[in-house]
Amino acid sequence: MTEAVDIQSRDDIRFGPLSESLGFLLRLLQLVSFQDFYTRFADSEIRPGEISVLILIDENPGIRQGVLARRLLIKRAHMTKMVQALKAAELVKKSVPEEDKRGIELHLTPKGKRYVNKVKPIFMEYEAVTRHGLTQQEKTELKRLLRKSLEIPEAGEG
Amino acid sequence: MTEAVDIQSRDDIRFGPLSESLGFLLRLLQLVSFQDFYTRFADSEIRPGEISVLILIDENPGIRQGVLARRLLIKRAHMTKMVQALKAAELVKKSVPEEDKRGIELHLTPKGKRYVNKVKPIFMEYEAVTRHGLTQQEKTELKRLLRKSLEIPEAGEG
DNA sequence: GAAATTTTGTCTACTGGGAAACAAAAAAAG
DNA sequence: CTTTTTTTGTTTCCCAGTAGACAAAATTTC
Repeated sequence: MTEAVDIQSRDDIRFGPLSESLGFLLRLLQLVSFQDFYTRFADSEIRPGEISVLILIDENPGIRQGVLARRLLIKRAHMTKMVQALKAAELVKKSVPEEDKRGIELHLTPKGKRYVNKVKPIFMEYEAVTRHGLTQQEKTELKRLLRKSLEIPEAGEG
Repeated sequence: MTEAVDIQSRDDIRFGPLSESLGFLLRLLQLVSFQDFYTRFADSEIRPGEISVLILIDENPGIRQGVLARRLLIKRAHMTKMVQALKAAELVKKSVPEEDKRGIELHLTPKGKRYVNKVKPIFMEYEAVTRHGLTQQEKTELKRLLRKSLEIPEAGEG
């Protein structure tokens, strides 16, 4: 039997002002969310960041890796490593555009496309929070508020 | 002039299904929040996790460090390091309770108390999100939803 | 057009945090 | 009571992600 991941063994603690700190609450729920992710993808080797990158390349073929890094708020140095890994796994291919030879454009390989199509539904499904008592309506509202503060538009009708 | 931290240089990108992924949105806003934190505490050496720990010890004098780790969703190994650092900084003192000599109880030192009182208001004020267009009402609702999914009660009236 | 500045990706450290193994104490099982 | 199992904190090792310096290409300034 694998160890049960019981999130809170009722240790009864006073959060005090932290229960009013947006940053604290965000961090904590984000950790819960990651735990949930790793539970769901337990056997797989994939990481949340990699899935995001793959999905974004799928949605934006030829996107530059620096742009990706900026929008995902990760450092260029790290994006270099991720792309190298994804390329080594033959999920992504790099190409240098003629009009700006500094940049590197990214595309999914056929294998990458197949992989994204397989993993995306599982990824979209991992919703951490319903487990802990938000109604469907509240979950929708939560996502709306997060999108709004991130200035991310709703669905895909660009 | 210090480098401007402009979060999104309008690179216009399609988020596709990610705009409906709670985990993705949480991660992203959490990163924004951390960036905001480090801007606000730029000169200081403090980390968000350390402030949280200090505030929780202040609210729960004598709390065991394992309990703290469980509730903050960080590993015991890491908590050990944090507590050692806080002790080295003379902000926290450790003591072994008679009734269970495995455990370690934590208290703030006078210096620790002074420090928390100084830093707490700055910490509570860093609210990342209002910058990006949530109304006060929406921010309150966002916090309520985060608390609810984390099963954290409202204010302090234990 | 030449020289200075900025942008982009990469590399080499370095750090925060986790995994796994361990020892001491407590609790549970017999 | 003795033996096994669990809990707690620690240590060692490892990996994801960052900071900072760099080179090549592009852009700006003169």
